[in-house]
Formats: sequence, C-alpha cells, structure tokens
Amino acid sequence: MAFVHPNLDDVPLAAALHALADPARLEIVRNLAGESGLNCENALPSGDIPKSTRSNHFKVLRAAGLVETEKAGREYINRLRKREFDRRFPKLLDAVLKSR
Amino acid sequence: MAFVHPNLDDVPLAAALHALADPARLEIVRNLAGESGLNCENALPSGDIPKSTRSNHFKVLRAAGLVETEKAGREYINRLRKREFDRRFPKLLDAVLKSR
DNA sequence: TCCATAGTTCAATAATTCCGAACTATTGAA
DNA sequence: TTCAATAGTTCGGAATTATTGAACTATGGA
Repeated sequence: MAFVHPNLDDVPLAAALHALADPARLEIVRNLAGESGLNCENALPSGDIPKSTRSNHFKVLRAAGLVETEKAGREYINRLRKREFDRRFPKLLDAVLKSR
Repeated sequence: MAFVHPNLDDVPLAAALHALADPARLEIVRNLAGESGLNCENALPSGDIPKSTRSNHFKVLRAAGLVETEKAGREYINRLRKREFDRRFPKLLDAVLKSR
C-alpha cells in the first residue's frame, strides 16, 4: 500500500490519453473534478462494476498522474491532480471534461 | 474497400481518446496535421512497424473520425478530419498536438 | 474480541492487439 | 498483353492486456 504517485514529467502523453480512454475512468475523473475528494465508491457509483476492476481503474489513473489517493481511516480519498496535470498537458483535461 | 467514415456525432469521446492513446497513431496524426494528404507509408515512416499493424492503426483512426482515406491509384491518401473533429471535440486535438 | 467495511492483490479467464502470410488492385516495363 | 513491383487490406493464430472472483489487509465500531 502507500501509493506511489508519479512525477507528471514522467508521464507520456499516450499514457495520459490511455487512462482517459475508458468510460468508467472518465466518469471517475468527472466526478472528482469539482469535488475536493471522494472515496472509491463515491467516485464511481455505477453499481455493477466489481471492486477489483474498480480498484484497477484507480491504479491506472494514479499511474497516469491524474489521481492521487490517500488513506483516511478505512477508506481511500481520491483527488484529481488537476493543477499538475494541467501544467504537464495544458488544456487537455478541460477539453475532455467539456466534451460529451 | 471503399472506406466508411463515421459521422463524428456517432464517435464517443472514449473512442476518440483511445485512438489517440498510442504512440504510432499519435505520430500519424502529427504527421497528417499540416499536410494536405499523405499515403500510409509517409504518414508513419517508422520503419519497423509491420504493414498489417500499420493498416490497423489507420483503421482505428478512421473509426474514431480522425482520418479519412481515399484511394488514389495504388496508394491511399490520408487526411486529418480536423475541422469535423474539432467541431465534435473542441480544443482536444490542439491540446494533444501541442503536448510532447 | 468479532464483525462489517473499504479497498488491494493474485491468478485465471476473457478480450484486444499485433503480425506473418496470403490476397487485391494498380502501375510501369518488357 | 503479360509480368513484376508497389501499396495496402484481410485473416487467423500468437502475444499482450483487461476483467473479475476469491483470498487478503487494515481500520473502526459494537
């Protein structure tokens, strides 16, 4: 445990795009945008996704530098690393968040 | 043959991001941007990619509405559908093209 | 202490992607 | 008018990735 969060300079563009190229992960990112922090359950409330899959989605988002996760009691609080991500990939996240 | 190019309205955001989330396809898109049209070979000059793989990359790009392909003699001319893609996903492609 | 909660990890299966081989279509040369 | 070369597609098996159930860890509350 105790997650490693990459330096955004080490995240390739393709990895960032790959992390965003999935409906469940897009939903997580949308839910985290505007919230100050959500646990895994609330960040992706779509009921029918198994928790191992959900856990993996967060792992991918962490590896892409999109999400940081901190343990708080028995849950894990996830936040969007928006400022850092925007600095590394200017306007990308905003363009994604505005699309439907 | 005679490729079908989708209406951009039918392309989901996740499919567009997926198409861009690959180094070879990113290179194709970069090469096509600013050019008026390139055949498959010139759009992806990285020598060591088998042609069946290359062909598949173009198929993915076509399905995402990023590229249109027209047969011209014995080669196929590829163009970026920039205007249409920009209309569907404003600022996304520019953000991608500006990132390194 | 014991149970429920919140999530991770592992390993097997399912789904995708990659690529060699065979194929189609076009062009230019003999 | 054939023949070989070129430019790319398609097919199917191999390699790689993603998904998921089961077992596990850690915390908090009764």
